[in-house]
Amino acid sequence: MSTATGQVSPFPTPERRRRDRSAKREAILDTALELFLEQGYHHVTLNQVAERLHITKPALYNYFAGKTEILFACWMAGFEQAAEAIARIEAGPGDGLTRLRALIRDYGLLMTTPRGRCLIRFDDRDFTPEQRDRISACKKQVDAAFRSWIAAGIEDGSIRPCDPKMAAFVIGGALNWIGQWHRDDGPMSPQAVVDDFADRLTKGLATD
Amino acid sequence: MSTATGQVSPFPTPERRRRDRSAKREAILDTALELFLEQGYHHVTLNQVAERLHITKPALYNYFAGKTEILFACWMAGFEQAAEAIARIEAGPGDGLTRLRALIRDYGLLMTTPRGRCLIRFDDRDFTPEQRDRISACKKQVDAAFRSWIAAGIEDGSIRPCDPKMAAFVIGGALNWIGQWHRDDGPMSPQAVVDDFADRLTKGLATD
Amino acid sequence: MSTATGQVSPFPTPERRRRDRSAKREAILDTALELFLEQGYHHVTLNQVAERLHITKPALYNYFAGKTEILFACWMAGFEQAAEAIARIEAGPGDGLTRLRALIRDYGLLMTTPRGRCLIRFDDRDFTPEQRDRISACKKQVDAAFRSWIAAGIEDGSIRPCDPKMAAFVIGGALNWIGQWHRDDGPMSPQAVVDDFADRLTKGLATD
Amino acid sequence: MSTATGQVSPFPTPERRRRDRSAKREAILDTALELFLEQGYHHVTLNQVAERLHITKPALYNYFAGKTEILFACWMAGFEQAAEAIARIEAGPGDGLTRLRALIRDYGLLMTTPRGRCLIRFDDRDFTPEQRDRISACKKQVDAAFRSWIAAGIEDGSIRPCDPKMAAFVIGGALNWIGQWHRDDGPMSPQAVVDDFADRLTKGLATD
DNA sequence: GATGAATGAGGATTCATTCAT
DNA sequence: TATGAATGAATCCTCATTCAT
Repeated sequence: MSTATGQVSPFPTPERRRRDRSAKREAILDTALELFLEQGYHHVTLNQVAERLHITKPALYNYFAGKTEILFACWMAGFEQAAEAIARIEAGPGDGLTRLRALIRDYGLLMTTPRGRCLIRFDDRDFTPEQRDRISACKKQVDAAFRSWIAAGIEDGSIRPCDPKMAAFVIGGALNWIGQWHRDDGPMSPQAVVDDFADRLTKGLATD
Repeated sequence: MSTATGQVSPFPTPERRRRDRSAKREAILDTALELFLEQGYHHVTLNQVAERLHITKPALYNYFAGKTEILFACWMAGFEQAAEAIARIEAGPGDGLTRLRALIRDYGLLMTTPRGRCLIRFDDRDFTPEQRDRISACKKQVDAAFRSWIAAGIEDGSIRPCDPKMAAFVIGGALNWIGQWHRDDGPMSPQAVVDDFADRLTKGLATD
Repeated sequence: MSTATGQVSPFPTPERRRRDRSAKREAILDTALELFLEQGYHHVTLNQVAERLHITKPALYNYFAGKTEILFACWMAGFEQAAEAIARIEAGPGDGLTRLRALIRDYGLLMTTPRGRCLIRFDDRDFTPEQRDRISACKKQVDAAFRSWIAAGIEDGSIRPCDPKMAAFVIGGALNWIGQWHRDDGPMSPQAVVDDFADRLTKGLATD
Repeated sequence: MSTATGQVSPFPTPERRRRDRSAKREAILDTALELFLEQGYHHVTLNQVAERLHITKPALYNYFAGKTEILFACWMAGFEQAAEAIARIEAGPGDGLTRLRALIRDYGLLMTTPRGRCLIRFDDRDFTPEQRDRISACKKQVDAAFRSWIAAGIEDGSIRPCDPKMAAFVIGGALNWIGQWHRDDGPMSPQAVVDDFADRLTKGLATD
C-alpha cells in the first residue's frame, strides 16, 4: 500500500477502495444505530446521521438505499453476532444444559451492547415486508437454538423434562428484557448480570 | 330518564351527557390503542383513528389535546389495570410467594390484552417529558410490587433468600415478553400461559 | 320595572330585553376590542373573547354574524366618536383655525383610547370588501373635516395660504401616530399631549 | 468564469454559488414582501410566495427558517436602508437643521418604497419575542437619529428651542403616514412629497 | 338565548428522496 | 463519490362556523 519511497500512494488501489467503502458503511451503521437507540427510529432524521458523520445527507445514499435499509442493516449486524455465538456454541463441546447456559451468557451479553439491543428495540413494523420476512426467519433461528438445546438437554439427561417452547419463552423474555433495563453505568457489570441469569434461569431446569 | 310513556327523553340530562362523553372518550381510546398496536404509533394518523370511529379528525380534539395525549391515555389505561391488580392482591390474604404468584398471573394475563400490551409496546420517547416522568413513576410502582413481595416472601419464609431485584428482572422480563409473542389465536389460552408461567417462574424460588 | 311589592320582575319586559341585549353587545365589543389591540386580530380566537366574558363561543353568534363583524363593529365604534367630535365642533363657534385646533385635540385624545386606536391599528385587509367600502367612506369624512377647516381657515384669514391636502396629511399622520406610541402609563397625560400637538401642528399654519 | 471560447462554464464556482444563493434569497424576500404588503401577512400563504416564484413551498425552507423569518428579513431589509441613510447623513456635513431635513427627505422617500413600508406596515405582534427585541432596538436607533439632530440643531442655533422628543413624534408620525396614503400612481411624485414635507415639518422649527 | 359537539377548510412544517453538477 | 438544491407527500393542529338540543 506504500510506494518504494515509503509514501502512501494517493491513488487508492481497488482493494483499498473496497476497504474504505466498507469502513464508511460501518461508520454510518454505527452512527445510525446509536441515534436510533438514543432517540427512536422515527425521531432520527438522516440529516442527524449525516451531521454526526460530518457528511451530507445524500452521501448516505451511496452506501444505503434508504432509511429502512440502514435500519435493517443495524438489525442484521446485531443478528450476525447472535448467529456467530450460536455457531460457536454449536461447534463447541458440551451437553444441552452446558450449551444452553453458554447461549444465555452470550445472548445476554449481546443485549448489553448497542448492536444487540437493536434485535429487540426496533419495531418490526418499521421494516418493509421483505425485510420483515428475513428478520422473522432470523428470529426463528435464535429461538430454535434455545429450544433445540433445551430439547437436547432433556434428551441427554442434563435437563429435566419440560416444554422446551415455554421454557424458551421464559428465558428469551428475561434475556431480551436486559436490553431494556441494563445501563452501562449501572451497579452490575454485563458479565455479572449474565452469570447471575445463567444460574437463575437454569436453576429450575437442571437435573442435579 | 324515561317519560311516563316509557320513552327515553331526547334531552340528555347533564348526568347522561357526562356518561356519553366518557363513553366516547373510551371509544376513541380503544380505537387508537388498537391501531397503535396494529401499526405502530408513528404509522397511525389521526385520520385513521377518526375514520374508524366514523367521525372527523378535529372531533378528536374535543376529547384529547393531541396525539400524544391519546397515546398517554392508552398507556395509563393499561397501568390502571395493573395498579388495580396490585391493590387487589395487596388487600387480599397470603404470604409473599402466594402474592407473587397472583401478581404473575394477573400481570401475565394483562399482557395478553390490548390495554396491557400498551405498557411495554409503546416507546418511551414518543411521550412528552412530563408524560415520561409520570410513566416512569408508574413503572416504579409495578416494579416495587414485584420486589416487595419477593422480599416479603423471603421474610416470611415462603421464598428462598435471593436478590429480589434480579429475581424481579427475570420475572418481569418473562412476563413482558408475553405481550410480544402471545397471539389470541395461538394454541395456548392466556390462562394456561400464566398458570404455566406462575409455576415455572417460582419453581426456583419456592422453599419447599 | 319593579312590581307593586318592590321586587324586580323576573320576566323582563321587551324594553329591558332590548337594553340587556344591547349591553351584552357592547360588552362583547369592548372585550374583543381589547383583545384585538393586545394581541392583534389574527392572534385572537373567538374562544378567547368568549372566555373573557364567561360565555361560550357560539353565544357570540347571537350578537354578531362572525369575527369580522365584530372587528367591523369595533372600528365603527371608534369612528362614531370621531364623527361626534366633528359634528360637535362643526356645530360650535369659531374660525377655521379654532376648529382645526379643536379637532386636533379631540382626535388626538381619541387616539389615546382603545376605541380610537381601532381606527388605525386595524388592518383594512381584514375586512370584507363591503366593510372596506364603508370604512373608506368614513375615513374620507374625517379627512374632509380636516381639509375643510384648513380651507375655511385660509378663507377666513386665520390660516396662511397652503395646500390643505398636504397639511391634512401631516396633521393626520402625527395624530394617528399617537395611537402607536402613547402609553397610558407614560410621562405625559393625553391632554398634555394633545395640547402640545395642537400648538405644534398649527404653529406653522397660523397667520399671527 | 468564462472559458477561452467565451462561454460561461456550466459548473458554478463556489463564488457564483454564493451569488446565486444570495440572489434567490433576495428574490424570495422581495416577492414575499410584495405579497405581505398587498394582502397582509396573515392572508399570505407560503404557497403563494412559492408559486409567484415558480418554485415549491419547501424550497423556501432552504433560504428561510420559516414564515416569520421571512417577515423579519423583510423588515430588516427596510431598516438597513434607513440605517444607511442615517449613516450617510451623519457622515456628511451640515448643521442640525440641515441634517434633519435630509433625514426627513430620505426617510420619507423610503416610505414610498416597498421595503420602507415594511417598517411600519408590519404588526409587531407577528414577530417572535426575539425578533421583536431586535426590531425594537432598531426602531430606537431611528428615533434617536431624529431626536439627536433636533437637539443638535437647538445646540447649534439652527433650530428653535423645543422638546426634541415631541418634535420627533410629530415628524415621525407624519413621515410614517406617507407609507399609508402615498400611491405610486398618485398625483405627487415621491420627491415632491418629501420636499414639501421637509419644508412643512421644519417650518415651525427653523430659527430664521 | 345558550351550549356541547362536530365539521371543513386550510396552513405551516418536516423529511426522505432525487437529480444535476 | 459527494453536494446543494429542489420536491412531493404527508401530518398535525387550529379555528370560524353550524346545528341539534
